[in-house]
This record gives sequence, C-alpha cells and structure tokens, in this order.
Amino acid sequence: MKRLSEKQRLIAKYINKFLSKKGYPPSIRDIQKGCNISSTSVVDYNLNILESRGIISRHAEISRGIRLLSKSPAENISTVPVIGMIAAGEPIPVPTPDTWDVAAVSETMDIPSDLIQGREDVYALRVKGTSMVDALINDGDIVLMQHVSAVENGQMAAVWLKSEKEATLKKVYVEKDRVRLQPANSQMREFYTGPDNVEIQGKVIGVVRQVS
Amino acid sequence: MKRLSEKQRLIAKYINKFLSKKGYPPSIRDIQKGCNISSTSVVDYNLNILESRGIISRHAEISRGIRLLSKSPAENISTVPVIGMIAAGEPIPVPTPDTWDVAAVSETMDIPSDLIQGREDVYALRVKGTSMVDALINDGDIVLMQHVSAVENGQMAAVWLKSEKEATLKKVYVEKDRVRLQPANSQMREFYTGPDNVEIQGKVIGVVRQVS
DNA sequence: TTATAGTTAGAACAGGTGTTCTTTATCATC
DNA sequence: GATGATAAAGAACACCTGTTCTAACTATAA
Repeated sequence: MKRLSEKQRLIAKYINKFLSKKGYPPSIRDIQKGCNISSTSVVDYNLNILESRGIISRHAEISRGIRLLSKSPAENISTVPVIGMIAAGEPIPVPTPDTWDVAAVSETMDIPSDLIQGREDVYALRVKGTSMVDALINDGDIVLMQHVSAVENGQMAAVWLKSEKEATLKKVYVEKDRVRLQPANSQMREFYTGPDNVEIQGKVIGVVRQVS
Repeated sequence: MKRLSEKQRLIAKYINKFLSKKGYPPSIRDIQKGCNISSTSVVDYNLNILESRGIISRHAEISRGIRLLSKSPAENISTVPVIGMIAAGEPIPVPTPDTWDVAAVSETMDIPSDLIQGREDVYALRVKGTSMVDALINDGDIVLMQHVSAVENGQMAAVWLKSEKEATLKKVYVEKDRVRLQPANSQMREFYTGPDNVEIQGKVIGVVRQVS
C-alpha cells in the first residue's frame, strides 16, 4: 500500500473537519476551495484514490455522498454512571437498580467501548487517596467496575476487608482455607486473610487517569 | 411549544436513520420518497417547522445541508491516533505530520473529550513492559500524550535519557543546573541528571488501562 | 356559513454538484 | 531522449436539489 500524498492527506483532514463542524459532508467544490485545489477534477481524482485506499466511501451521483470510513466514534463509546468514591477507610458504594439508569444518575462518564467489551452492569468509581498505589492506581483515578459477587482467581477486584474495615483493590486468589490478595504491582508483597473476611464488591475492568 | 405532528416525527426519525445508515444527510427528495410524501414543498414546509422547534438545523441552498441537533455522545468524543509503543529501552515514537491525520493512521482510539480538554496535538502510546510502575503505569496501559518540546515544572512527561538510552515517564523539575525526575509514586525516590541528558518528547495528559 | 391559520399538491426555476473529456505537466525508468 | 504512469488544469454537460410560486384542501372558531 503506497502512502497517501500530501494533497490526499489534506483532503481527508478537511473532510473530517468539515463533517464535525457542519454535520454534513463537503461537496467536491467545498473541498476544492477549502484545500486550494485548482480544479474539481483533481479533487475527484484524489477522492477516487482515497476510496480505493479505504479511507472514505463515495456514493455515485449523489451530492455530498462522501462518508468517512473510520468507524463512526459514537459506536465506540459507552456511557457509564459514576456512582461514588472509593477510599481506603470507607465502604465501597454498591450500585442499586436506579443507579443503572444513566439518565437518572447525577454524574456519568463516556468511555471507549473497548474498555467495556460488551459487559453489562458496568459503573465507575472515583478513587480518593493514595492507598491503592500498590494496585498502580492513584488519587483521582477513575476505576471501571463490573458488578459481580464472585470473581475468578487472579481477577482484580474491589474488596472490602471486614475486620480491617478497609476497601482495597487487589488480585484475588481463593486458596484452600485462605484468600490471597495480590497487588498489581509485582514488586509488592501479597497478603493473606480468611475467606470470611473478604467481601467482593466488584471486578475491576479498567482504569482512567487524567494527569493535571 | 406545540407537539410535533405525526409527519414531522416520521421525518425526524427518517433523517436519523438515513444519517446513521449512509453517513450523510438525506436530500429533500430522499425524505419525500422515504416518508411517502407527495411533494418536495411539503417536506420543505415540515423541515422548516422542525428547524424552528430546534430539532434540526438547515443550511440554505446547500444540498443535504441538514443536521440533527440532538446532542449525540459523539460530541464528547475525540479520536486520537495511536502512533506506537513506548518501552524502557526503545526510542519514543514521535508524531510526524501524517500521523496526525486520523483518517490515515492505522490505529486510532476514541476517548472522552474530558481527557483532552481541548488540547491540540494529542496522540496515544501503548506501554510495553513494567519499567514504568514507578509512574503508576503498567504493561499494556495506554498513555495519552500531548506533543510539546518543553514542559512546566512538575509536569509528567515522556523523557528520553540520552546517555542511559532509556525512555521513562516522570515528573520533570528543572533546577539550577540539573533536572529532577520525580516518579508519580510518592513512595519512590527522585532522580537527578544533567539538563543536556534529557529530551522532552511529550506531556502525559492521561492514562487508560484495561484490566484483562 | 365565513374567516383564518395550517397543511398539501404540483410544477418550474436557478444554481449546486458529480462526472467526464481533452490537454498539459511531472517524474521515474529504461 | 523515449516512454509510460501519475497528477493536474480547465471546461462543459447533465442531473441533483433547494427554493419558490400558485392553487387547493383541511380544520377550527366566529
């Protein structure tokens, strides 16, 4: 596959900008003016190349019948409710039936669908404090959770330690008569406790961090 | 505000369907046929009503110049190019003019606009290896970068250490005649080097992690 | 009924728009 | 230099498409 020429990249970029700015695709003459191209036939020529490269698709004889093939972003986005905060010494918020209703929740968040991977019952928690650095999670991070009551061995989960009254994010391994909680950071030591002491609140499926 | 008539709702629905199916807006005659309307003027008449109701916006004298105003999640979404990997011992990929072109890049990623905050020149790097755990960044994470050549003190940045031939993510503080590189994890120790040894490759503005 | 606003039909116009054709220019390769 | 592929310029054609105009048809209220 040959590389796109300067002009072709300019055109693709212009279509992108036009589309997101105006909401409808540009005509050939829009592209001509917007990219300072001398003739409509030159635009046509390069659009055909862009189409053969799979960048766009064109509909013959239809004005503004250009479509960007980069899969429309809207399909790759999911909206999840942010139902509260998770901090070391405080109980972990548990989703209730009405928190699922994205429209009814005070705060929501849009995230790439890749992170969800078609899972149901996904919600988000804001991390407060630096107590979870051993899980490579910082103050202010947002963790994406899936609501489950049990996890497979090795899954990272939000765990409530009853006797310690502490919330933590660890990889969970159920062993013979104890539970091993392993930090994500392999440099840190694991931790053992009794099965009755742990309460699985949810499975961690992702982390989003915004750096100042 | 009067309610929309049956016909107007049908038209709005048709525009929506047409747009998501074809990728460009319908012409008046498309709507006419699609909704079994007898005359283009009837379509025009009802489109004007839809516009005055704020459902759509129209651009005069421009074919297919219809835009749906219902705020779609797509407005909260930005697409950034994933231009390569960042690993401890390998050079950091630097964006080139054509990598900016979202349409021309092999891999892209959709992320919530909140993470971008209107910044320009944003790209993404895939993290390889666990060498950046001290920055609370794990193997497989994706870091969002902004292309800058200099950063303010305290900013987390992708740094290339020339003599060590090593890429790293640290908070950068320029001091009198040395540069302090501070891990994001406050439990880890800072690191000093000469100003000539550091090459700022970009500013870290976010991290996205997918857990298994 | 009459009046009035809201809606529909049909047709025609003018400009927008995709397409195509011919000619010319550029450039690498033999 | 000859040659062929790639790229561009300019113009012209024919259809697409938004707009507009007139006339007719509803429905509701006076």
